[in-house]
Amino acid sequence: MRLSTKGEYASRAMLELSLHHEEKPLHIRDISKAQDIPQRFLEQILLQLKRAGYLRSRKGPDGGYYLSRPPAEINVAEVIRVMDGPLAPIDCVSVTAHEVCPHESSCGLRGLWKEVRDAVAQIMEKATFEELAERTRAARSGRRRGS
Amino acid sequence: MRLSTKGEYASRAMLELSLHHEEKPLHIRDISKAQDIPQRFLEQILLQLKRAGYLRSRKGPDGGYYLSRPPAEINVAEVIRVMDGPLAPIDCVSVTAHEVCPHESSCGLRGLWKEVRDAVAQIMEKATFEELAERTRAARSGRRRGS
DNA sequence: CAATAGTCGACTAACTCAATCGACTTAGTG
DNA sequence: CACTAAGTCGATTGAGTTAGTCGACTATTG
Ligand code: FES
Ligand code: FES
Repeated sequence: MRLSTKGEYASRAMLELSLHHEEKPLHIRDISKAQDIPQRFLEQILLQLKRAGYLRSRKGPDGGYYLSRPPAEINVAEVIRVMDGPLAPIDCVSVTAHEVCPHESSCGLRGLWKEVRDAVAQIMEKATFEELAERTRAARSGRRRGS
Repeated sequence: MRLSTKGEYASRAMLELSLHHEEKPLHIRDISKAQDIPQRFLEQILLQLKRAGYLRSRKGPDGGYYLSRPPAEINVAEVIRVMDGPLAPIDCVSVTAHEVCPHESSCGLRGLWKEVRDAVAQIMEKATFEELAERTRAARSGRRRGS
């Protein structure tokens, strides 16, 4: 039940971009440093997110990436799906594949996998980057106060 | 967020064994046929489950595998953990690993991953093989009636 | 035009996964 | 006791995926 590094990096990058939303575009190098992601790899990831319509970019000096929609309108599930494909733990409960299992119609496990998929989807869909950014900011200032 | 084939096969095999609990030991060949799992691969899986204490086996003719505890006392989470390791989608929320992420203490994502892990764990832990076998039997007889 | 920054496709090394094999051990049958 | 049916175990393979790299290119700014 692991999430790929790509999915993780993508989420972290999107979070970073959300934190700086409405400022100047952020360039790859800075995201890479802030989140400790290999720059060349991050490049690919951002490109993929751009193609999927979540990011826009500007070339040249002072260029960089920025969100194409406000963070409140983007949730984690979408991002993960772009990077890793369907959230379903197994093909027989995926919307795009299934029909692989032998006794599919009478298999007691199928309902369980479905539950898992739905739970995961529900949690990730309700998590917007707006909210995550907010939580992050709160944690940072709380920490500063606390220490 | 995929489950490995090994995890899937292991669950299916355990389900099959639960369906025939209290009968003669089931041999690998039969499980393999019933669930359409490559026999040689299944061998490894059963062995691993045996080492983890969920199965016992008897050699010789009329040998085979059987559950070491009643199906009601085994849940899916345990089995998956044996085959695939921790359920956590990412290391920073796993009990046995973590501390990889850069701003772990102030990262808004961490809470989310935790939610996911807990949800998945909860669903899989409450699913015992007793119940799954029951559902399977119900589906089979229901189907027979229905068609 | 020089410098900076994103774009794109190809590439690779490492690793994991699914599966296979061969040789061995144990248990029951006659 | 020999034979045979079954599980045991470690090693190995081949395919595929993943994480990460590279080089050449294009667009923008000053
Ligand atoms: S139907 Fe897919 S595991 Fe049973
Ligand atoms: S702490 Fe692990 S993703 Fe942020």
